[in-house]
Amino acid sequence: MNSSHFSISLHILTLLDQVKGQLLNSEYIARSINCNPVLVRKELANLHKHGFVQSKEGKGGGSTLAKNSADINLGDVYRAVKQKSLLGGSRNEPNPDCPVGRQITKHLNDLYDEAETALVKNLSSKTLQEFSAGFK
Amino acid sequence: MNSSHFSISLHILTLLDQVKGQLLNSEYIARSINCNPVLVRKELANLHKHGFVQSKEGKGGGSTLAKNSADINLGDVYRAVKQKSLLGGSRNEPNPDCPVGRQITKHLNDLYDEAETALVKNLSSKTLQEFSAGFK
DNA sequence: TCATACTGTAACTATTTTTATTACAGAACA
DNA sequence: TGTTCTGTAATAAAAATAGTTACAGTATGA
Repeated sequence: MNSSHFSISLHILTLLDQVKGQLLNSEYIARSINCNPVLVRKELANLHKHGFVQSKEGKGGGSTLAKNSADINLGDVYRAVKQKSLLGGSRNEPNPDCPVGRQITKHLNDLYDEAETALVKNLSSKTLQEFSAGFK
Repeated sequence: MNSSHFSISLHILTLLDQVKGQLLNSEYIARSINCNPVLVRKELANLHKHGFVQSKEGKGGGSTLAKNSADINLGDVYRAVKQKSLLGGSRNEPNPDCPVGRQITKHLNDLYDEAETALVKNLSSKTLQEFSAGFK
C-alpha cells in the first residue's frame, strides 16, 4: 500500500472516537494531521465506503464513526485502507528466460502474502477503542 | 523500507544459491532481475555488509553466498535490508496543539513495531534454502 | 430564498522518493 | 598492460505521493 494511508486513517478514526459522535469536518481533521483537507476527504471517502464512518454534507456537516470503536479492529482498517501489497511489487518484470526470474514473482507473492497475513493478524487483535484509549 | 530492496536481495540470494558457489557478476544478476547493474551492486554491498555474500573484485569477479543457504533465514535478510519502518513515517509532523496529534506518532510507532515484529517472525521461520528449493 | 459552510471529486501542480545512467578509481587476472 | 570486474559517487529520469485549485451539489439558517 502506501503506509501513510493507514496512519492517516487511524488518525482520523482516533479523532472521531475521541469526540464521541460529534461531527468533525475535514479542515479540523487536516489541521490535527497537518496535511491537506482534500487528502482527508479522500481518506474519509474510503473509510465511508468500508462502513467505518458516516458523513454529513452541507453547512455544519462533517464525519463521525459509523459504529462503536470497540467493534472496529485495526486489521479490518488495514485491509480497508490497503491498496497494494506491503512488500513486493517491483516495477520491472524479471527475465522470463531465467529460471529464477521466471518463477520468482509467484514465489515472492506467496511469501509476502503469508508474512502480511501475520502482520494483519497482529493488528486484528486490537480494537480502535483500545488504541484510542491510549490517548489522555 | 522500500519493498523492492527486499525483493531484489532475495532474488540475488536465490540466484547465488542456485549456482552453488559459482561467482555471478552484477550484470548477469541484473539481467535476471531486469534492473540496473549498479542497483544490484548497491544491494550486494549491503548484503556483504551483513555477511550474506562474499564478493571478488577484478576480472572474472562476482559474488557468492558467504554461508550455507540453510543458515540464512528470511527474517534476517529482511532486517538487513530494511531501511525504515514498513508502515508509518508520514512526512508531516502532526499538530502538537492537538491531544491526538501530539501523541499519535508514538502510538503509531508502537503499533507498527509490534505488527512488523509479527511479520518478521513469520519470515524468520523460512530459510533461503527452503525458498530456493521451490525453484525447479 | 439566498448567503454560507460544508462534502465529494476531478484536474492539475509540486514535491519526494525511487530507479537508471554515467563515470571512474581500484582490484584481479591473463 | 589491456581487459573485466567491483565499489561508489554524482547526476538525471521516472514514478509515486501529497498539495492545490476549482467547482458542483447539499444542508443550514437568517
